[in-house]
Order: sequence, then C-alpha cells, then structure tokens
Amino acid sequence: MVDTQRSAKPTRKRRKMQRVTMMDVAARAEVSPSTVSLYLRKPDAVSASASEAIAKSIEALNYVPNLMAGGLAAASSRAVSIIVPSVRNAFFAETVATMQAELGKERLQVLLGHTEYSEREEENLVRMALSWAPAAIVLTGLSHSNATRRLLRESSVPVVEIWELGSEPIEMAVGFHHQQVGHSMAAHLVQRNRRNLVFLGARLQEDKRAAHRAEGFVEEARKTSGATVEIIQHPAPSSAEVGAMLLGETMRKFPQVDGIACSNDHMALGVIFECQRLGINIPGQLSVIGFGDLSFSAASNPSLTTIRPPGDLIGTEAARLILERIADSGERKPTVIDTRFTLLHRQSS
Amino acid sequence: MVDTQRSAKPTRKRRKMQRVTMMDVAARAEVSPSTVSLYLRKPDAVSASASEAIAKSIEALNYVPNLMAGGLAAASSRAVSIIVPSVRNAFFAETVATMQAELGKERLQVLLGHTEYSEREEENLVRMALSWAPAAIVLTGLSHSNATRRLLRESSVPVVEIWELGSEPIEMAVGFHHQQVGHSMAAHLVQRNRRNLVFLGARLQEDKRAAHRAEGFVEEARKTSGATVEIIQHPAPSSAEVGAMLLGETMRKFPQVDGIACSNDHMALGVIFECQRLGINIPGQLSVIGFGDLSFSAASNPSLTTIRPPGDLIGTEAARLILERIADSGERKPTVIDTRFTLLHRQSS
DNA sequence: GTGAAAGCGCTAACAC
DNA sequence: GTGTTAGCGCTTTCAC
Repeated sequence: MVDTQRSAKPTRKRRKMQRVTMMDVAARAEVSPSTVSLYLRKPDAVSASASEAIAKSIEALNYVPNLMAGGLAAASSRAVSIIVPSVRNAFFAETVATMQAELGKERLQVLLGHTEYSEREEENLVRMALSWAPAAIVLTGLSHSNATRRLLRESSVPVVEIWELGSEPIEMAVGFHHQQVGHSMAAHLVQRNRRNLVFLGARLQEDKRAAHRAEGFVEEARKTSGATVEIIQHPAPSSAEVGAMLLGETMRKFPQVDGIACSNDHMALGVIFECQRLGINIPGQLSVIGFGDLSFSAASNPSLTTIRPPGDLIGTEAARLILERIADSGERKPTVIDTRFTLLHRQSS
Repeated sequence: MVDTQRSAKPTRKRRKMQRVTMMDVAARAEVSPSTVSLYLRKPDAVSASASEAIAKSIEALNYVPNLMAGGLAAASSRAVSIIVPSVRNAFFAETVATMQAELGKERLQVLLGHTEYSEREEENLVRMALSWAPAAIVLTGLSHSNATRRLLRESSVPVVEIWELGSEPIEMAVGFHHQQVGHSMAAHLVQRNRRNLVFLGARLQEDKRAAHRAEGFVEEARKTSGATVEIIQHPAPSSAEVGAMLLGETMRKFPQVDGIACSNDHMALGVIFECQRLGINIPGQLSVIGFGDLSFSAASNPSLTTIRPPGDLIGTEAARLILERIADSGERKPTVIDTRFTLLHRQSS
C-alpha cells in the first residue's frame, strides 16, 4: 500500500490512511462530525449555514465517504444484492441494467451474482451477500433451497423475487405467470387454426420458468378437441442452433406439425432459418411463436410473433419496492406485483 | 428492525444485532478472536486442533462474517467494481459473467455499474465504487474523463481496463485492437474480390470501439487500388432493425456495393433478413461480415462470417490480473494483455 | 439544530 | 501458533 504522498511529514508507520475522513470535513467546516453525518443523510435537518459550510468543505477536500464504516455503524449497507441465473441471458441483463439505473439514483449499489441455474450456488451467493448486510436481496424465481430460505428468513433483509409468480414468495415478488404465457401461446396457435402443436424446449430441467411455459402450453392445447401436442426438448441451453436442430427432429417425428411454440426467441430464430433451408413456408405451412421479443424478433423474415416479457418493468417495480421498503425501514410486507406480458402478433403466425 | 428472537432474554434496547460475531465463534471454540480471524484469512497459519474447533464452531453457530467490519479494519474490501457501458450488451455480459465466476472462487464480490456510454456517469460510478475501498476497479475501454483518471490515480486501487487496446492504460489492460478488427474485415472482403465496400455503423459517436473498427476498415480498404469504401451510420444503438434499414439506404446510395462490414452481428442479421426480402443473394451479389459471433451467427441462413472477440478470455485474464495484483498486494504494475480475436469464415462471404 | 460519547465487528501489529 | 491491544470511519442515542 503506497502512501501516496501529500506535502506532509512522512507517516511514521506504514499506516494506510483513508485520505479524507468525515472528521476532516467537520474540522474544516467548523462543525462536529455528527452534524456532517446528519447533513449527508438528512440534509433538511441541518441549518442552512451549516449546510453551506459543510458542502464547501466536502468540495474542497474532495471527500469520499467510507461506506463500510457507515454500513458497519448502521448495521446495514447501501448495497443491493441481485442474484440471477446469468446476466448472459438477455432477459436478466435487461432487468439488472434497469435496476442498477433505478437504484443508482438513490446511491444504492448493485452486488451481482450468477447462479448458473444452481440452487447450491444461489445459497452460496446469498450467504456471501448477507456478509454485506445489504439493503435488500433480489432473487430470480421462486425455487430456492431450504437453507437459502432459512438464511433469508433469519436475516430480516428485504427480499424481492423476480421474473416468476405462482407459489408463495418469501416476501415480495414481481413478475408474471409463465404458465399463462404457455396458455396464451397455445390459444394463439389454436385460434390460427393450428391443431398439431409442438413446444420446443431447451434445458427444461434447469430453467423452471421455461418448463412452466411448456406445461401451460400443453395444458391449454389439451383443452382443444382434435388438437395434439408434444414437447420436444434438448438439455443444452437455448440457442438458434438448438432451435434449428429441434425443428429438424420435429419434422421427422411429427411431420404433420403446423404450430410451434419455442421456449424463447433464440430457438424460434433457429426454427425460422431451418425452415428457410428446408423450404417450409412460415406461416403458410407452419406457424411459429417465440418468447422474449429479443432485439431481432421484429426484424426477422418473417417477423416473429412472440411474447414480450416486461424485463424493464420488472426492474423498475422491484427497485421501487426496495426503495419503499427501505424508506419505512419497516417490517416485512408481503407484496406481489403481476406485471403481465404481451403477445405481439407478427408475420410468423 | 425486528429482533428475531432466540431463546434469550429480551434485549433491553432496540439494538440491531448482527446475529453471530467472531467473538461468539472464538468463545465457543475456546480460542481468541484473532485466531479465528487468522483462520478465516490464512487457514494454514493456524494449528490443526484450533482449526478444527473453529470450523465446528462456525458450523454450529452458522456464522456469517461481516465483510464491512473486515473491510473497514483492513482498509480494503473484498468487492471488485466492474463498470461497463451496459450489461444489456452481450459482449460485456459475457465478460461480467465470467469475471463474477472467477472472482467468486476467491470470495470476491462484483459491484456492477453501467455507464450507458457516458463518461460523466462513469466518473460518478468510480466515485461511488471508491466508497467501498474495492479490491480492484474494472473499467471498459481507455477513454475516461480527467477527473476519473485523477480519482483512480490518487486511490492506489488496482485498475484494469478491458475490451480495448491502443492508447496508454491507467495501469493494466486486457483486450484487443479494434482497428485491427477493421483491417481484418476489409482484408477479408478484398481477398474475396470485393471492391465496393461499405461499413455499417450504429452509434459511432458513443461507441468508440465500433468507431475504431470503422476507421481500421476504411484505412485498410484505402490501401487497395480500385476499391471504394464508405461508412453508413445511424445514431441509434445497433440492432437488426437498424441493420436492415441501413442496408436499404446503402442499396439506394451505392447500388454497386459488393462487400459490407457491420459494426456487429445484430446489424449483420438485419442485413441478411433485408437481403432476403429484397432478393439480394449473399454471398453471390454481396458479401457480409459481422462482429461478435453472437449466439445466432453460426445458425443463420446463410451462416454469418464474423469476428469473434474473446469476451470470456478477457474476463478470465482480467480476473487473473486482479487476483495476482491482490496477492502481492503490491505496487502498480503496468501490464497489457492482447487477447487477439478470430475471424470465422462462414457462408456469408 | 448541534455535539459528545459509545460502539458497530473486524484486522493488524506486536508481544508472548 | 496464539492472544492483547488499538483502532478503522462512521452512525446513533441522548443531552443540550
């Protein structure tokens, strides 16, 4: 640790010094440290004259507060832990980005963790997150290990679960019902007079939400007399390549298929490309519906009918819940927000 | 703050208590707190018998260390601040995910920030990051405000700049030369006998790295006698829709075009779809090369020739640098790692 | 509205 | 190898 030199007498010991402390600010402003602290946290509670002096002092000294000292004293930090399966996934990236922006306005920082769809890893991350006494913890989905639940219950940290509704949340939840998505997909295809339906899934074991969409799809399809429905899946993560491959498999096993729902738009894109190669007309011979409304979905050829999940809305609502919950620094208050989703009807169906 | 009850006498005052502290662990293990601390940080320096007792005690009490107390005492935390333009961008998402995984192994946590391509916002985020006395700060690219540079220089926090090489880094840098990417793109098209070249760009003002690719492209193209080269661009973020739109504009302005490089694969995907609609044959009439090797690029029709930037390698190398730098808790040590990139020749060229 | 005092839970010399 | 001793920089009663 190099003592970046100021024009001061050399420090005697190898003492790592936080450059400027609140005491320095207070001394220069000729007030007490606690007034500075108060000014920083509740500016309105400090007189105008003091405020001005403190502001000047902070400015002059280029003071950077030490949030760890603050967090330690207050037994709660200005960090919010967000734990998602992976930020490589555009859905979660969207929500994380939105939340960071929203929370950042209130000077809350995002601590990020990736579970890679492992509950054990999630538990690990929750434990690490708790080490920071975070202002809140955000989890993806509603499935967690018992240990995770226990840790969270014992901690009194606000918890928000995102991107999934259905079972009982730990405390607050923002998302939508993925089974309903499946319903909508099937209903849409049926309405377009499709009767031989297939759901193309990827990694359905790990991706519980995709599995719920598949379930909902099958459930709804079964309600239609004369309709058949199958699930074709692959253990690899979803991608256009897997989509293309599964389309091939589908045509082999169920050549009569006329309606396909994909676990997301990446898969659907693969289906579109493979159909181009095989000379299958969309939507003439085959209707396709995706999930995600990813960046390419409106521009594809044909453009892709899909479900748009409100990733940004989930982020803003989750951030709002956290902010409110912190404001009345109160008790647990169970809240469930259903953000719904939108079906975008385009050329592929 | 609810005092989650244990079977103990009610706390007299409304005291928020960190459930279990290191002292509790020490007491139960019948050693001193500092031995516990040592055990946690350097297990090898503690005797086997003490280690065992401490491990049991931690287990039994379900002890969660308070990292803020630790960070405060040590004047440095186990957080690494990673600041990227946006995690919505698949490139940065990849690197962030990789870094989180690598750093997580050493129990370092990721503090995430998004600049949205604003240097002012970056400065803000750096200031906030410094409040945490992070173990390291990771910045995207080499362009930063002077204030940012000054903050960082004065802080003695390790700094790694990622995803760009070229000018002088603050301390360490991991990435590649985007101008070289432009060179490779142009050279490839020229080699395929393309002479009327166009670079399709999005948001080149903000995205300095894309601008460098465009520059390199033009520079290399100009070396070829008989070749013409143009840049067509749009201020909006890159997307398939913008790509499709710009392809239209290109065909209007430069109908003789026979080679197109795109600022990334999203744009290229838009070009492919638009060409399908306009009946333009790829690669017969027009060769297309992208950047990114995104998830759909190998599966498209035709499959997309592109440049693959090693987003994960950048992440692992950056993490490695940070870990090493922390290990010898030493001085600044300027390091530059050129990860290179790969040209993937597929059907579109 | 402001200040004095008492920690928050841990690390880091240093002595033993 | 282990324990003792001081803080790290801030928040938070509680007086005034």
